[in-house]
Amino acid sequence: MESDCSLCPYISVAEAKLDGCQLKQLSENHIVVGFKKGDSIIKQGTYSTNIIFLRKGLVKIHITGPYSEQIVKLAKPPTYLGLPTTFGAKVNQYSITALEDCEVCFIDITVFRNLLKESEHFSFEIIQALCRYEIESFRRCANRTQKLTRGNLADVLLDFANNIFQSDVFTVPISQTEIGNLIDTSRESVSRMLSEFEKDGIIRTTGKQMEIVNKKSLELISQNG
Amino acid sequence: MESDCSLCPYISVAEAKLDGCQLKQLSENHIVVGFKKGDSIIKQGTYSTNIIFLRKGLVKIHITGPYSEQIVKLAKPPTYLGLPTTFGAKVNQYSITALEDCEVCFIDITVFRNLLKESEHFSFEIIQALCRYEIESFRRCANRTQKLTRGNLADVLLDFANNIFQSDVFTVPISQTEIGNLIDTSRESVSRMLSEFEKDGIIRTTGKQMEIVNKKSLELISQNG
DNA sequence: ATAGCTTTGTGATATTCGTCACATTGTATA
DNA sequence: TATACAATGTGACGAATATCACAAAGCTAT
Repeated sequence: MESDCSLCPYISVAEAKLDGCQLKQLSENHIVVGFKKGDSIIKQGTYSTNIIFLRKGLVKIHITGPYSEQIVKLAKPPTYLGLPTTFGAKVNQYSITALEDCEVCFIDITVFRNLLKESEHFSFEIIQALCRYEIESFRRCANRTQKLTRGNLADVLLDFANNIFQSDVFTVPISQTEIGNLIDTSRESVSRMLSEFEKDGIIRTTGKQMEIVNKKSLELISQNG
Repeated sequence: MESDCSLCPYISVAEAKLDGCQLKQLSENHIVVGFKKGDSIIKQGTYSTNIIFLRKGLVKIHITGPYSEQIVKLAKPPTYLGLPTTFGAKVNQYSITALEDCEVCFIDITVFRNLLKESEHFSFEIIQALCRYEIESFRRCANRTQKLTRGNLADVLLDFANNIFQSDVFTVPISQTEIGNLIDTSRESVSRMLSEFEKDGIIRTTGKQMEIVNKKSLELISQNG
């Protein structure tokens, strides 16, 4: 499926820097693909051949670590996926899996490189994005390894509410096992702590529905463990 | 101190892509500064105003985390320092401190941006470097949070021998407290484990001097905890 | 050289959290 | 609706490691 990028409502900040002719190149060399919840978008260990732009849905970026699966982070649109791999390594260094139904653009890597070459603004936007990713990942790693598990769980819930869903009521998009993989703890601990939070009146849950009742408390736990 | 970049033996891969005129720009707009062991090169929270290129010495990149100090990684030449900050944020998101006497180039940020603009090769090299950093940091984070502490300590020693000093005999450039900050454990645990390694004939130490006697064992510990 | 600081070694104790085990609930599919 | 599988709740227990306390050793600057 091909479409005109100049009309795309999901266009990225970087792409907004391109001129008409460059956008035409992009239009002619990408396809939009839909993924169902649970589908694998990128698989660790396979060759990376495309730039992927996430325009709709929610995904998890995960690494098969030395022992277990680790979820590095969740990503929501608009964002490029797999940029680091494409230019930094030959094979994908991590997997990306859809947590909701997703729409992504597969962009031909040669065309993408050409755009980097032709448009200094475009490549500078990409450089800025990569820089922000790195700072973010430093900080995430520092938090994860230093905070107590309670604090990390609080962070995940706050991330859902403040960034991902931008609402204090939402449907938790991942299982407790996956939350465990995200904050490096066991499923059981996640279960126990969520029960605690509920008992303390911090959250209210019905199945996968969650409401953050006392965000102040959650922020305190995030800070003080 | 100004110098001719085209004659510099420490020139970066990216800079090697520049032509004579562009190198001249660089030559005229950078200064080489020496730092003594222990000196702060970049301080978290201050404004970042220069691109810094490390051409000699060894540094640590560290973040003042929610609780304690965390060393993100050690870096050796040739490498840019603080790139992510310069383009991704206004103030420095981490500190960089010299572990040995260092020489760094401070490059005017406007000139650097101009080079990015003028040379597609230069900016592509920078993009590739940023991508590699990110992949590396994903992996480092996954290892740290998943491996047992023994395994992480083994990794640090192997990193000294294989990457940083490229010799199985070296002077440990950081204290046990700092090793603790690097692998998220306490000073005491580091001390105890190093004693164990020595008792098991894996390493031999005399003060700060360390020799890796049985690298095979160390690699096994790195893999299996 | 020596006083004062940083770094390191080591024991005792407390805490956190993972693991195992099993019951329970939820969900998808035939 | 029945059946199977995935996800969750919860208790008991043990292992890894942080913390505290203090002694010893190294370094640095006057």
